[in-house]
Parts: sequence; structure tokens; C-alpha cells
Amino acid sequence: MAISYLNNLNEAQRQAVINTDGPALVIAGAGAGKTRVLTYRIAYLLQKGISAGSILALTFTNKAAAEMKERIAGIAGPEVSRFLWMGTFHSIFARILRKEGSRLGYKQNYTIYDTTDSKSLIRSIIKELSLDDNIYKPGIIASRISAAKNNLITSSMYAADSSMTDYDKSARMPLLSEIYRIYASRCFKANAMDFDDLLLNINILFRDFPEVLSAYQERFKYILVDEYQDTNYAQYLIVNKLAAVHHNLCVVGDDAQSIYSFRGARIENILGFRNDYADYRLFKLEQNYRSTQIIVNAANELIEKNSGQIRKKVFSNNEPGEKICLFRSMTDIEEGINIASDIFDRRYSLKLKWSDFAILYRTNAQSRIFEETLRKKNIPYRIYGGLSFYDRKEIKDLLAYFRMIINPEDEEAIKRSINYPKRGIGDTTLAKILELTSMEDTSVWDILCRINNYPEKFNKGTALKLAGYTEMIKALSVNKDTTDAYAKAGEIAAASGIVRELRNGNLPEEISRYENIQELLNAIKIFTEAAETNGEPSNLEAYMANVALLTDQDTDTEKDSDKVTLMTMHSAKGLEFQYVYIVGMEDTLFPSPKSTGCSKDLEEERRLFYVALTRSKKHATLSYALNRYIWGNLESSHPSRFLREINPEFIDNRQPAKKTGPSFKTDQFKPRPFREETFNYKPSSKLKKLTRTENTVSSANESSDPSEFREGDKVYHERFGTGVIVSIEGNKPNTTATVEFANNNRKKLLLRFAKLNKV
DNA sequence: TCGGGTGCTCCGATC
DNA sequence: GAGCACCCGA
Repeated sequence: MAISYLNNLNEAQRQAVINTDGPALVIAGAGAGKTRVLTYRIAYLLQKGISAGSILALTFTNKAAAEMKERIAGIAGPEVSRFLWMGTFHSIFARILRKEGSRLGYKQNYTIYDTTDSKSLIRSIIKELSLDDNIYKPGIIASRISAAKNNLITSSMYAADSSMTDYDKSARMPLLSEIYRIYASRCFKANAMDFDDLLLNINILFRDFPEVLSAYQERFKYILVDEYQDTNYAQYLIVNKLAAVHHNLCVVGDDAQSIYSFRGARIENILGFRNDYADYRLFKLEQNYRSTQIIVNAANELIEKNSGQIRKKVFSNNEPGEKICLFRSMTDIEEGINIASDIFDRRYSLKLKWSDFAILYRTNAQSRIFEETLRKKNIPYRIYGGLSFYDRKEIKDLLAYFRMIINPEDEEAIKRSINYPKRGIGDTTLAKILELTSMEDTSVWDILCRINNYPEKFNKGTALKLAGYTEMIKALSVNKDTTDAYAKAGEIAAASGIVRELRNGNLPEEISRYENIQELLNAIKIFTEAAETNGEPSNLEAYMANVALLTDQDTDTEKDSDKVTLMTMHSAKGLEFQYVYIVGMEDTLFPSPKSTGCSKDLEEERRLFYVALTRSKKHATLSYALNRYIWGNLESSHPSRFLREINPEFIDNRQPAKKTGPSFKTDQFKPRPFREETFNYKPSSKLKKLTRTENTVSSANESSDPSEFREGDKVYHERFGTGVIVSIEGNKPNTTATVEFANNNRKKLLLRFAKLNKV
């Protein structure tokens, strides 16, 4: 293996690569070549003769792991890199738990519950305890339990910890610890672990079985952790325990890019590394290869306003670059138009690709307007962060059957599959079964297998339907170990009736569901073939072992397509684009109003802004609108405080709307005129949007109260078309009016005027 | 048991 | 605005 790749590194990077022994903290500024250092360091270890099987490299996403693996395979060869322990925290520890979990009472075929499964289980526990789910909200409870697990607080510790229970009492949820207890026992009975259990149970395993810990401590001579600033307490402990013997722990990260505290990440882990390892070596990667000097300098000045951080001087030797543009728009729609136009202009005048552009926003809800404005200009775009492939209903439905074949005790899989496709097994029947499981302290599957023992509970018809389901699962399970995953999956898809159900449909969404099922089967085919080539198990159980840990990018088919990217600032972390638009820079959106009361949260928002800004290679545009629809209501806002934190010398205030280019038709996008107002009606209290057509309001002059409605006003309703107000009970917001539509239908509607601020 | 209408909630999101 | 859970009527 050639060592020449070291010549591709600057001095700081080189030092971080070749000093392989002892604890090392690599602080990598944005765009400083972090991934390159990590991959080269591993390649260097391999080249020094360290066996791949003794190197553990942990990442947060499959994508990061896959990218690194590929690069290392390129340097060291796939036959070596194959044996690296490289993957996400969850996948590596899930793998260890498959092997060692029996010590904790789990079977090797345990299921991994995703967040939907967890929430659904919590919801049913709340119901069974007859608690009010307006107070005991499943989402809140799930995150309390998750946070507890991430801090290694088991349900019994939770119940004994007065600081936890006092908090719950004050939140009117005194039974939260009870829900946690039941939740944990139900997961256990279902032979299932949720995502947090994977980390919690590894900690318990290492605590209670020192011989297991010491075996893995011995095995992993070199440990590398990517994005160390994002580790939570459970991950922190595992990593440090594993490194306790060889001390060859290399953590890489950037405290300035810590943006995940809401999911348990502790910036203290990276800030405190020097206290954990007095003999550590610090490597600072400060040269930014990505961005222009203006962007790097602006970002530096911004992040300096945060207090707790590891000081570093990120610099760029690239060109100074263009100033950062600042767009001001009257409304959110105008903002969308301005940005679509700017992208359009730059794309053609500078001969760029659509994929050179990204629009970054704080909340997913902001994407809609950009979708509309981009579509109107025929600009291709791609939204990230929507429903992922594996979150789709039809995929989850089919996977539930696969789960049943592998682990029939999986309660959530039973609930999902027992009455889909419809078999006439409803909630009442299910509730009866669940009651029996808690009375007899057993699993749902156990009751199902003995359903004939309860003739007084289930009538003949119901018992027959249940037995039909149970027998089907049993029949499909017979040769599950010897059949390959693809064959078995096809058999299940057919036998379950899911394929039949979807194939009969003619609606576009049914067709697309059917296609998604086909896509899943294709993915399984690819898995099966790859496993057979590598001489690894290719049955369904092997496929299912990791499927809960997979995400979208594994089925990403659009990778190389030329499209504008739309995503949140959070999901943009780690990516880069030539031209970046950071939108919605308003006090109502960014920093999130929920963060402004707390300096710690505000600092995290500032880091988020830092992350967003440093995504741009060539140019960044910041944008805000003075009026915006928030949950259907128009609200006015002020420019974000973060705009004042960018040194004005880096900012260009030029407004985009004044520009005209040969390819740009201004009249294609008239800003929404003041008179085209929007208001809502409320039939039995549901708000629906109505748009008052332009021509009808001409009678109202601007000095009169624009919220007035009168008889004769025309209104447009998306369901009924245009109608005329024939009678009205008032002329203020929230007045009821009878509207007559074209087909003589009269509807009584509550009209609610959403006031458009005049500017 | 099934479906359609209604009402509530909503920051970010890896595995 | 929109997704999702729930309720009520059939």
C-alpha cells in the first residue's frame, strides 16, 4: 500500500493522521477535511499492520459510515476494509447484542423497535391504564423515557429518583414512572429493544459482565469516534469504557457544530475530553478548504459570540469571494419568488447546475412555498427530510409480517399485521387479548397460540379469524432459516394479502404503494445476492437484523440528479453547496422563539446558524420576510437578531427584485397584491382557507377597515368554488355568513379574516 | 367493525 | 396547512 496519500494532507491533518497512539482530540472546523483525516488515519493504521478487526470506528449515520468505508476500501482494498468494525453506534452495538444479549435475557432474534413502535406501545399502555392522553401525551412520555435511558436511568432507578418523579408530579403525570416500568417490561416480553435500549443494554452488559467488557476492550485496540460533540451520555460511557485498556481513543468533532442537544447530545463530552485524558494530544484543523474568506470570516465572528467553546482560528486561503446577500421581502410568498428568481438568474447567467443551489430553513413547514415558487419556474428540486422510505405505511405493513416471522412475540408487529389487510379483527378483540397478556404475564403471541382456551372471551367466529392469522404466520415460518430472504419476502408479500390489496387499487397513491413494495423486494434481492456472494447468511433473519437501523439513503436513487436542494439547517450538517440560501431569518422563526429565553439554547441556535452559513462554498444569501403565514394565520415579524450579528462589512444589501435579466420575466410572478386577501371560514369550527378574488374587493377602498365583509362580496372556496355572500351576521373577524355557490348550494360559513399588514 | 368527519397540535431528527 | 388520532353513526 502506497503511503503517498499522506502528501494530500496539510501539516495539521498529517499530524492528526500519523499520531495514532494514545488519546487524541481532533477539533475540525467546518470544511477542514475531517472525513479525510478519519479515513486516512484508519488507512494508516491498517498500513502499519494493525488488523482491521481490532479497529472500531463509530459514526452517527449510515451514510457517514458507508462513505468512509468506501474511501478506505479505495486505499486499503475491500478485502481488508470488510473486517473493520465500522458503523453507527446503534448498528455496532446491535450486532454485539445479537451475540451477547442472551446474558440479559434477550433472544438472538430480538426486534428493534423504531420510534413509531415505541410511541404506539406507550399509547396503548396509557389507554390500558385509563389515563387521559391529553395530560399523558405519548410523544412527551416517549422523550422522557428516551432521555432517561440515554442517561442510564432504568425504570426502577427512575421510580426511586425523587428529582424525576417530583418533576412528573408537577407536570401532572405522577404515573410516568409506572408507564416506564410497564413499557420496559412489555418491550422485554416482546423480545424487543428500542433504539435507546441498544445503548442502555450495552452499558448494562459491560457493567454486569466484566468478562464481556474485557473481551471487547482487548479486541478494540484502536477506537475512532466521528462527530464526538453529538454523543450522549450512554454513548460517551460506552466509548470510554471500551478505550480504558488500550487508551487509543481518537475523537473527532467540532464543538461549534453541536446542534443536537434536544436529542441528548452533550457538548460537555468534547469540551471535557482534556479532563478525561490528561495525556491527550490536541489536533486543530483550522484551514477551511470549502468556503470563501468572506464566509469563513463572517462565520467566525458570529460564533465568537458564544461563550463555552474551544477557541480556534478557522481561516481560508480561497478567494475572498462575493459579499453575503441579504434579501428582504414583504411576505413569505415574495421571499419564495425572490429566491426562485435569483436561483434562476444565477443558474443561467453563470452556467451552473441546479444542484449547486440549496435552500436551508429552520422548520420543515417552510418548504411548501419554495416548492410552489420553484415549480412555477420549472426549477427541479428535491426536498429532504420528508417521509422516509422505511416510514411509509405499506413498507411498515410488510415489514411487520417479516418481523412476525422472525420474532412472533413482537407485540407491535402483531398489532400492525393482525388486521391488515382487513380480517375482521378489531380493537375490541385486540383489547381483550392485551388484557389477558397482563393477567397472565405473557406475550400476545402466547395467547394467540392458545386462543381456544378462552371460549368465554372470544366467540367462535373471532377465534377462527385469530387462528387463521396465527396459522398463516406459523406456516410462513416453517422454512424461514433455509429459504433466502428474497424468496421468503415474496412468499410473505403474497400470502399476507398485501400485494393483492394494493394491486387491485387504481388510485395513483395505491399504484405508488404497490411500486414501493416492489422497491422493497428489489432491495431485499440485492441484499440476498450480496450476502450469497460474500458467503454470509442470506435468510430473512439476516436481512431483518439491520433493517430498523436503515434509512433513506440506502434506497436513494436520485443521488446524481441535477436538482435544487431543500432541507432544514439541521439536515444540512456535513454537506456543502456552491450557493446557499438561508431563509426565514426572522425573530418568529430563527432563532426559534422557544430558545430565546435560555442562553444555552440560544447558543445552540447560533451554532445552527454557523453550520448553515458554512455550508456555502462560493456564496451565501440570507433572507427574511416581514409577513408570513404561520399555521394558516398571517403574522408579522422582525428581522432575526442573528442578522445583526453578521458584520455589515460582509453584507450586500442589494435587492433581487430590481434586477432584470433576459431570461427573467418579472410579470410571471407578480407579488401578491394587497387586495388579494385571505381569510378563513369555520364550518363547525374547522378553519379552511378562502381566498377573496381580486375583482370583488375593488369596492373597498384602502382607508376602510379591510376586515369588513359585506353582502355581495364574492368569496372563493376550494371545495365549492366561487360564491356570493347573501347574508352576514357581522362585519368583523369570525363572523358567520351564508354563502351561495354556483350550483345554488347555500353554506353557512364562519369567516375569519387574516389581516394582511400593510407595509 | 368500518368509514368519514372532526379536532388537536405543530422546532430540529440520527439510529 | 396538514397529518394524525379519535369519535360517532351506520
